[in-house]
Amino acid sequence: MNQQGMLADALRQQIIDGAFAPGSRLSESAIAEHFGVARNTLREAFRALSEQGLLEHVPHRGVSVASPTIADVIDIYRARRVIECTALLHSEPEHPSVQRMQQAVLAAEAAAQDAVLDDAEAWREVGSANMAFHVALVDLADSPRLARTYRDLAAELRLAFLKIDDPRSLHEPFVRKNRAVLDTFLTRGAQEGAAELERYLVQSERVVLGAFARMQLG
Amino acid sequence: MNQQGMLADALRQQIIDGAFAPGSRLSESAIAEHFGVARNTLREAFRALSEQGLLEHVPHRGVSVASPTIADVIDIYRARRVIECTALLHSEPEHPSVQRMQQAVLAAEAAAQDAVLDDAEAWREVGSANMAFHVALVDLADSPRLARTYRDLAAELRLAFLKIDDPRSLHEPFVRKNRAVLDTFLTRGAQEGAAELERYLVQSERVVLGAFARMQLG
DNA sequence: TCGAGCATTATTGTTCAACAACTTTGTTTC
DNA sequence: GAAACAAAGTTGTTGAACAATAATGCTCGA
Repeated sequence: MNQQGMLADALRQQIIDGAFAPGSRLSESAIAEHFGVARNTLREAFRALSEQGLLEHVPHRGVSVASPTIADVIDIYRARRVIECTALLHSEPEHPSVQRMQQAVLAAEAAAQDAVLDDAEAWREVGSANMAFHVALVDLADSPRLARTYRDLAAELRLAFLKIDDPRSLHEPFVRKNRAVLDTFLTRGAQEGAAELERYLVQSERVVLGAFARMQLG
Repeated sequence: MNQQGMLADALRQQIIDGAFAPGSRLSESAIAEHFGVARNTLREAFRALSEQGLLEHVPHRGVSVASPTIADVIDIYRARRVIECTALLHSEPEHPSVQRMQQAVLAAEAAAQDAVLDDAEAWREVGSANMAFHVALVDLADSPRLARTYRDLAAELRLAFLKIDDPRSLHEPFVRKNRAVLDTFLTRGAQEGAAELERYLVQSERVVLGAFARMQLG
């Protein structure tokens, strides 16, 4: 692959991992030097990440890590409901992706059991497993374009999570809920599974919005 | 706006209008000179359009206009069904976007009446109006992210249309169908409207795939 | 004549340095 | 304390240069 592609991927990972706080500005010269590339090369990578919604670009003010607002969170969940629920509703339990969903649920359950009270790192791992579950779920639709769109949505949502400093409340309740979605889908069919998933998404949105609201008050 | 933003927009329009044939390579130096910008600036615009799926980037072979395959068309329509049908299903007739749908239908009907047998230019105009209808339809969902995704899908689909040299068969039947979707939605509700829309999309996909299949044989 | 291998050419990838355009900051002044 | 202005810093864009890779054309031998 290209240096640019690798650069964009590396930056993407760092941003998602929270190496830069949401909203913080990224200095071109500083980061270019940090990665040992020219400013021009970095700018091309910035451009790609801006298109994905991870960076925000303001003319003559450079790029900053996106910092989702409440409106963004609402929109992201709206799009999630459309994509995820439809994907699950139209799928068969025999789809190979179901196995990946299984594995993700197991991984999340294991990670949640390891995670002690406030080990942020461990809870982040639970979050990753939860996310893997939903990515696999979207893959049920066998649509590269929907999968890509969903990947971008998930990355943005992760930025929203980064703004909240109570990772446990964000991830713990949903380990069980993911399990419920999967089991319902397998035992009672797509229709019921999709309904369960919708409830999941509504609750998850509520938790995030609640945390955001509390943040703005504090 | 930036020179880069304007550049990307201008390029986007030209590509959608068929200024470059799908699949054709875009020489950096030639196009940079044509627009009177430096190669580096152009490359950043290329990067953005590649992210949108309009350009294809192969390392050391530059960018070419995307040339959707049959698999791409199938995927695009899959995504369209998910986004459009869900959007219509959950909307109210009072939504302001309904008016834009009305206008688009009227514009398409007018353009179709003006278009004589094989006036490719006129039929392209019908296609634009048809597209405006569906863009407005997606806006019923009030989701910037879904709207953006849909915009990209529509642009890609236009490239597929460009590969087919019978614009009439591509656009004419659907003027009436759009009208039917809108009327059904308004008189018989969202459920029926969404069902009509689904039929629309299935038929439209069939027409495009048929044309593609015939292309590969000829 | 044909194909394999090789040299040539053209294009893209990346860097660097410079300057223009603009925003932000800091200072002065009233 | 607010407005106006100057200074400093950052981004936007350019042009040239060279490296890395792909496409092309050529030679040579079978």
